[in-house]
Amino acid sequence: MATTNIKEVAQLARVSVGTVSNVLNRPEIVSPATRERVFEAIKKLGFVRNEVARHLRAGRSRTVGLVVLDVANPFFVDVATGAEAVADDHDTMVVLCNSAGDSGRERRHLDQLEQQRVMGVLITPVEAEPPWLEELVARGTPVVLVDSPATGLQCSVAVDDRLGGQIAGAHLIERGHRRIVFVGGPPSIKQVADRQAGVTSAVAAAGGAVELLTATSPTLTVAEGRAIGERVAALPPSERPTAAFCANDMMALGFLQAMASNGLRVPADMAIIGYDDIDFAAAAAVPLSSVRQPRELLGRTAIDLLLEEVSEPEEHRHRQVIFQPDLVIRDSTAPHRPI
Amino acid sequence: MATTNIKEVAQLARVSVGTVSNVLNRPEIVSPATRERVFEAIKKLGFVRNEVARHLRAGRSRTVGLVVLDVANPFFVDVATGAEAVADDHDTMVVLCNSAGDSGRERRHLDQLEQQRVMGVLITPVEAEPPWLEELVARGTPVVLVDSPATGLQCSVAVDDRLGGQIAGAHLIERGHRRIVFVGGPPSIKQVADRQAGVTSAVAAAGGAVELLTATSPTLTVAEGRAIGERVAALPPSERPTAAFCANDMMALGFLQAMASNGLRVPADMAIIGYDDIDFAAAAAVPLSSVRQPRELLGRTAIDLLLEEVSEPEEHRHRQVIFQPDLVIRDSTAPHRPI
DNA sequence: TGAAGCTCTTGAGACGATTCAATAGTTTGC
DNA sequence: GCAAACTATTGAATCGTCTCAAGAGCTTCA
Repeated sequence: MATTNIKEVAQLARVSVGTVSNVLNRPEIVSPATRERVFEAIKKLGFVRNEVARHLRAGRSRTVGLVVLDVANPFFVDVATGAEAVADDHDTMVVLCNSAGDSGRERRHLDQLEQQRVMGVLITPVEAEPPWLEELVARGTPVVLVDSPATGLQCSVAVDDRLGGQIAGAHLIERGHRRIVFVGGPPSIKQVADRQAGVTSAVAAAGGAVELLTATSPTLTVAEGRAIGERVAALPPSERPTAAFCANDMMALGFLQAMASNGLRVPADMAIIGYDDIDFAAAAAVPLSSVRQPRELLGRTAIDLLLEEVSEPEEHRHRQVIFQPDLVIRDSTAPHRPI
Repeated sequence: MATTNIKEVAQLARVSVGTVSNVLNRPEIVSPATRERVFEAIKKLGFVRNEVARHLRAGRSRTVGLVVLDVANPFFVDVATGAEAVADDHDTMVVLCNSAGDSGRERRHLDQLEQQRVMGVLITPVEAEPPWLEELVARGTPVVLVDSPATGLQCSVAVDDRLGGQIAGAHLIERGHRRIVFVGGPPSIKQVADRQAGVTSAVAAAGGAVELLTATSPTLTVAEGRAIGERVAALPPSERPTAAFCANDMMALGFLQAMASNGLRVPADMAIIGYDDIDFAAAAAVPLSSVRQPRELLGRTAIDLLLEEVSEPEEHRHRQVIFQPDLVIRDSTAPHRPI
């Protein structure tokens, strides 16, 4: 409404708009007296700079879009927190968008971000090889893939999910389990496919002694984990696996609830290991073993790469940063049979 | 870089920029033949509308800022999810900002949002009577307070926290507890103060038979809950309360962990009730009793009020919407002594 | 005294879209 | 056959800021 602009400030301070702009952007080149008058006018009018106009002129805004698969998953919240911490130090804003694992929503968010001419996009894509990626970059929006290794054309930060799956699988096998279920989402999600490949290789390494079942769901939520847990609990004890490796901690928490509500003890009747090591994993009904990812570091590194690409487009070389996951052992995989 | 603009499209389609704009905004007034030519040009050039320029002209953007106290708290994520669902239907974007309970960060986020000329701001303020509120509104940015009753000058959505505290207190007293600790944050946070006032009144209603202790912390996090839990667990059994009412579920989860690590049984040695009823409460080590708030509904209602205010500034009357909380009883407050 | 070299300030021209009055071209009605 | 009415398109002004060449006013020094 009553938004005052630079012109009114100029009028009140009896200077030109150019001078007001100088006071705002390079105060040192304006004489102290004038500067003071302008500051007073700004204060009196309650003038607030219009970023929209600034950025129209500048061509790009100081905003970064962060598109995640699921805001309800604390893993992504932590990634966002890391990114925001770095952004804060660079006078940059992070806009958090939730694709909720839906390509349509993802596409709409990207369109909006591109229309806003954001400085760049950090994204955990719904699909492994997103078709829009190349075009978006070609039109001038830098992209950093998060928690998803790039095909080489872009920057990316990721954790070695295959190794993570292998670690989890090896841990369960070492604990004496011979019948393991992988509780995952759709293999179209790269992370899920990799974690599955990892556990599969661990099982293969055991040389035929271990059996691996698979249960998948469209999304990686607590509710889906619970649903799969119900199905698994309903199996006759002879067919039921003795351990579950869940594609993330959300599913593991749901799976755990299903065990409890069906009277199955964890880890005695069913050992469970999750993935991500979100803070809630340690506080679960049975503290969850998990595969830890450096969550905040992922976010920090992603935005670092983006800022580097934006500030030095010439020297910048796309890089794929890979972190190592860690095994965190808690009660949910405590030994239950003497080996 | 190579961002094409409306002028290039016009050139390629051999029409004026005005016509391209018309195709984009009121295609029905353009002849089919011309329209087709323009669409082809748009496609060929990969033209993406520049929202920044649009909004400069329009004066305001279709973006709403949502400033929350703690993104790590799933309560706020759910509020955000509700708000975003409504925003989606109105071609509006929600920018999620985290004040992390810090006035400085809050201020910076608000400055940025105001500079961006957002349509409006939804905020759970750090302080009860934020000094910036009046000025922000006076300068033309509508504000809706979330989970915090307005002083009457603005719209707000909130849950009756006093009632919630009372319900929680009454429940614990009814379960036979005579020594209760309120585990809260700083009373400068309105919600905390109200919940405390509620439990205090419930205790008062019991007529001197019940004792209420208080432990406060600067923030309402899992870590703080754990820290307070450690202190409480260290008390000699004779002085130790038998029940805890935590200002939110995050603290309750931390408190619960401290009990477990100190060998205290929940609810036998210590009953616990939280607040918010986040999804993780049901999945905790001991499923948590809690006071449920209509989380998504808060978000939906808040943005509804904002959109109404923006679209019909004349007819709009500021309203304070208050929801009722519900008691959710789970194992953490199961009866431990026959009454 | 006048040229040269300062320091400040100015004002016009972007940036990319929208909007609207004006116009050109077509059809209708009498 | 000509005015009126309508349709489709144009072009210029506008939003609020930044940038930069140009100018104004002052000091310095030969």
